[in-house]
Amino acid sequence: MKIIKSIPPKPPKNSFVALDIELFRMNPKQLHRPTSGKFAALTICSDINTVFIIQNKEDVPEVLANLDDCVWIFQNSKFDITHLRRYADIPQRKKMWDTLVIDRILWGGYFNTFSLDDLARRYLDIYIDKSLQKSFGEPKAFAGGVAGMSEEQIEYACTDAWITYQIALEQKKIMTKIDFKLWRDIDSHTIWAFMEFQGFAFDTLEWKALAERNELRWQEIDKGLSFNPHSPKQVLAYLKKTGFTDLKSTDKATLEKAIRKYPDTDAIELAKKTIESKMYRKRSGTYGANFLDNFVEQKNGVDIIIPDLHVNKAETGRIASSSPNIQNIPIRETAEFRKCFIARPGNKLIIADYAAQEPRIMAYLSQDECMIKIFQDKKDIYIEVANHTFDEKITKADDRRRQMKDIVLGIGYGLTEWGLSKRENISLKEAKFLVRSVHRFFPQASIWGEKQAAKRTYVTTIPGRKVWLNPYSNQAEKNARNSPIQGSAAEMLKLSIVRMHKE
DNA sequence: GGAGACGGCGCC
DNA sequence: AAAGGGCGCCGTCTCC
Repeated sequence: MKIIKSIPPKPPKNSFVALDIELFRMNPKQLHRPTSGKFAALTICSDINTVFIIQNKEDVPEVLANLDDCVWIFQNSKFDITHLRRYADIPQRKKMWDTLVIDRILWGGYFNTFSLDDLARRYLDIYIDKSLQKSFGEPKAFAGGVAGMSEEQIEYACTDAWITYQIALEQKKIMTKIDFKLWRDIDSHTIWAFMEFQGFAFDTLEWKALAERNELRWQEIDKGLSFNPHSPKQVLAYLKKTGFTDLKSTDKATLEKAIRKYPDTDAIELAKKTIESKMYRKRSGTYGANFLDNFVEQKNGVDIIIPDLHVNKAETGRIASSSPNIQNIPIRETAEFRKCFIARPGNKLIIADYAAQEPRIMAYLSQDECMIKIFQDKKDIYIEVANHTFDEKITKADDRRRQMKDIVLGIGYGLTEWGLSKRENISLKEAKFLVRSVHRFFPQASIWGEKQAAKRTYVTTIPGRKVWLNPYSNQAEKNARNSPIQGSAAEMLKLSIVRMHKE
């Protein structure tokens, strides 16, 4: 690998070109935001013998203009393009290759790590040392606005582009037409939509008030306890000592069961206080002041939050969110946190949701006649199953609808009768009755599930995304049932996002 | 003092 | 033997 410190010459049209941006002193909580870090270098590799490096951000537009008719390769293109857009105008483009996102299409469920060193090891049998990456964050790495990369750092940065280039070539050799289509028609478009997401405006004052209130609440409870309720180790020891003699763990469900099981012990009050304190700690910790410090930024005088959205992070192809995770903002017990996410000035915030998305997908995949009929007749599938099971007409508010909903969805996940009896606190006999009733109501869906569970190598979503199974895992059968459903739902959602983005 | 495992818990 | 799937973040604790 020869390193040349200059703007690269223009390669032939449609060449594969790997690009890698390095930045100094990134904020680790805001790696995805263009407000974070300072330009260190851009490395460029379009043949295995040579890597070019520029260390002046003024050169970025010229470098990219030269490469406009090439296929740009990145390891995590959303990151690199977000940051390159600080220095050059980059419209949405078709000629792009993302080694990270494509490898997840190829190997979802087979591997679970996809960092550049993982891919280098698997595809090239090259072992690279990622520890040098940390050196870019050190204060001395960027002094007084003058970029100063050591020769070691330059070598490191160039190696990344060189590796990325070779990985793309290897991926190209093994990709099927369907793999490529998933990249071209779904995931690559979703990247652009996510990259251009302008975020939410955010009610910082309200959130701050919530954080303070919730912090006071757990502190008040903890004052009266002689153990730390946020330490599972201490909770377990203390509650065992005070009455829950055979307690195994300290999660909410286990403690609630113990409260029912051991009347008249000191542990009961302590367990209740522990549960309550942990709830408020969660709300003041995960959803508290840190959230404001780490993730809220100002734009045009408005507080906003822009999360890092990952197009296929889950092995099923589902999206994920981090910094912050906006997919787990509390909503079930209180709406006060979600209310803080509001429309930016001049915009409207739209809430959209699929109705019974996963059962509909199950109906499609299994072609179950009863399920299909229910959806064609625009009926509520959970009420229909409950009516069948309990042999009477129930209402939407009836708890048996919720119970049947959990079972219908649960069967898609591989729920067992044993698991259902534990969760619903009913006898094994009752659980068996409920599960069998659902299976009898949807016979073809039931057979579809069994056929899935027999698979040993991989299963697919409707457009053909592979989810590999680990045949040695006792989870394989559950994944074989669930992944086509969960994954197909993810494909639909991403296509919707892409359409909305285009609109 | 930082890294990582673990338990726990928020959401779909 | 285990006993619905998928995530990300927090605090505690251990290890180095």
